[in-house]
Amino acid sequence: MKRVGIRDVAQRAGVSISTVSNALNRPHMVSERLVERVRSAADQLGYVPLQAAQQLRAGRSGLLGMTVINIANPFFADMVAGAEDAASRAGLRVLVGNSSDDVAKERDHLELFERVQVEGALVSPFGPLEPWLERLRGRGIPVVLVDAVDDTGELPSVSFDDVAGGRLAAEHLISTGRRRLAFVGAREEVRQVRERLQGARLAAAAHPDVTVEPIWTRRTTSDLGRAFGEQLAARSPADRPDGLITSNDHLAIGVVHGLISQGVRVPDDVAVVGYDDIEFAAIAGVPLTSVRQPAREMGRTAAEILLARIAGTAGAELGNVVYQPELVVRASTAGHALRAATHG
Amino acid sequence: MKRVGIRDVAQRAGVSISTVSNALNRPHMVSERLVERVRSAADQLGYVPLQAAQQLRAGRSGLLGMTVINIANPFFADMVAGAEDAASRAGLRVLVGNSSDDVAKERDHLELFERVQVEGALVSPFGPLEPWLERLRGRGIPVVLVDAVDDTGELPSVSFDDVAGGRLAAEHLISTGRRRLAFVGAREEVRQVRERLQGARLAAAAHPDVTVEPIWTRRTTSDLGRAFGEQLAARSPADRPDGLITSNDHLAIGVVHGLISQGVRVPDDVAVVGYDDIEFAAIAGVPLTSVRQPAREMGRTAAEILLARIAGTAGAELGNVVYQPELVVRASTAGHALRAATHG
DNA sequence: CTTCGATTTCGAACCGCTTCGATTGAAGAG
DNA sequence: CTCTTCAATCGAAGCGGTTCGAAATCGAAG
Repeated sequence: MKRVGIRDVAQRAGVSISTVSNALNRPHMVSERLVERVRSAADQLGYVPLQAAQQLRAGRSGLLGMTVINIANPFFADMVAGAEDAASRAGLRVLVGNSSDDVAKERDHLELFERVQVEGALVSPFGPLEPWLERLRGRGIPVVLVDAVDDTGELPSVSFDDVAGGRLAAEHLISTGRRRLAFVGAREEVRQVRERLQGARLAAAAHPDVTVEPIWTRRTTSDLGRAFGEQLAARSPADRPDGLITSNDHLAIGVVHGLISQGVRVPDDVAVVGYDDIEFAAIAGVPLTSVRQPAREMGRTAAEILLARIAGTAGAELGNVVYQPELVVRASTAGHALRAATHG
Repeated sequence: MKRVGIRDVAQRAGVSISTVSNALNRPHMVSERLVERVRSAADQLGYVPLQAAQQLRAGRSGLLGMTVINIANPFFADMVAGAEDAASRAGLRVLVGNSSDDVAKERDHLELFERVQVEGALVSPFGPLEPWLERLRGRGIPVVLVDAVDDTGELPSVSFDDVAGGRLAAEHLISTGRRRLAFVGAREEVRQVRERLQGARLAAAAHPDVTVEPIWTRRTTSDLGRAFGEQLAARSPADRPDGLITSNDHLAIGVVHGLISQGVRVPDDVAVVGYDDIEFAAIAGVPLTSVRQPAREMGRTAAEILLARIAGTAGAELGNVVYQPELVVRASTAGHALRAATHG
């Protein structure tokens, strides 16, 4: 019932505590005979060293911290998986904090990271975090931003070119003949969203007859998307956008469903572009054209930069990595899909 | 750059280390004046106690461990959220280990739980884990199974009546006129899957003219589902099942897509029932009839039982909670939906 | 002005492990 | 046979907190 400690192993093997530690962690310092004996004693007792004690002594935790906005979103789930890959290769574990779109939770996680003394943090920020990040830095905990860039340029980051993503989506719609575009997203405050809109406007600027109407929803669930789609269907055709850029696939799939349920045809009446290219985009009722972000690679790269920072080597030159978007064209915009694809 | 420790706070406040500790953790033992002084010193320095040191001394970590089969599946994501709710109410954090359908990873997490000395574990088992669970028990770490039951009856559990789920799905199909049912799932070894099949067979047994054909896929992704749907479409109509029960919604949505893409009508030619009622079930191309499991409640309840076990109180009577299924009828089986719903 | 008890503060041990310097013993050199 | 050298093993310090019992302080009662 009691925990098996290093003492128990030492006693069983008939050696001192320090010899057990050496045999297990630095076998070259101990005679083969004893290494063997200690190992078997440890196995028999099922000894597992207590991480807290190791950490206390070593001053390091073997942990990376990572916060993500919403783990239920496959984009972030993949990002985490990528980071875990890179970390485990370096023998570190990743402590994942899921903010669930909640600023308080996000800060909570950052504090936890400090308490457990993570060796570095990957942060995909949701709310404004400058003071917290500054503090981590003050504590000597390196931080790498993921899917975000630092305005002050102090923090390295791995991000995605959202302006290009928005532009790519808009250009695709324009090239398939759409003229009255709308951009549907939640929260103008979120940088990613702002930039995509900006990209869309940039693309529109090249065509005097193209307009971009921004529309804000409260959140980006498929339910809200559906409600919005129905609402949109109620507008008169002349007043209705004929091309939609949405801020993620959940929202987009909902919108498409809402439109169709009210008899609006997709893509004939309204073309829709999503964002993230999640698993369901390909098999939605109307397969969804979507902007693909290389989530897994982003997570992996971010972790690698962080690890380099931690090691103190080669940190500087890996400052800010920006990934480029890729448009996956499917039926929801299929009008002149092939022609568009070669354009983009 | 250096960590702020309790010593730094003590020095700044001009008191001893132990007084700082007392002022922070047991303020009633210290004069108000000093509590104030210590607090402000701690704030100014940004002192955060090191969790490893606290844990080492206290012998407890303030952590619950939880393993899930696949966090990307909303069913498990919700389960985790429920458990976190209950745990945080008790002041504990949840360390989540995502197995990603990988037995080795799952065991890894269990070992981590031992190393960090979690106070209890919620385990949603994927592979065979008896020896590991036995070991945790031997270490005095209480375990509660989630979405599983212990054959030996030693471990408390919160599960879902999968036999009833399978039966409910099959009865619904039968009552809408289907006769050649098929059950599509991955891995017969997984208990949940076996039981759902068993439930389906039970329902079929009441109707001499109804058959249930089990079909095994390698995994349950929508991609495989789609491939399988296309394959099914290639069968001659007479040879093809007219009612499908799938082991989750991802698979089901893929199958529906595959069928339709080959000109097979859903639900007219083949009706499909999914499992989990995920967000996309409602807005799939053909909205999906699905068996709903109360994931969040299950997670919450499991955590509550675990907490009771940890506290040593009231553990026994909360042995095995079994949740009942609910069928959400949508278009993918809509034939005689209303009549069926009143039946079931 | 003592004395005593209550209250507040402090010193030191301890949690489990790693690591450094010291000790032991055996082997080789003189 | 003694002295040195080196490898193998051990003892003890210390990581950063918490907590227990001792010490100090203070006020009130004698």
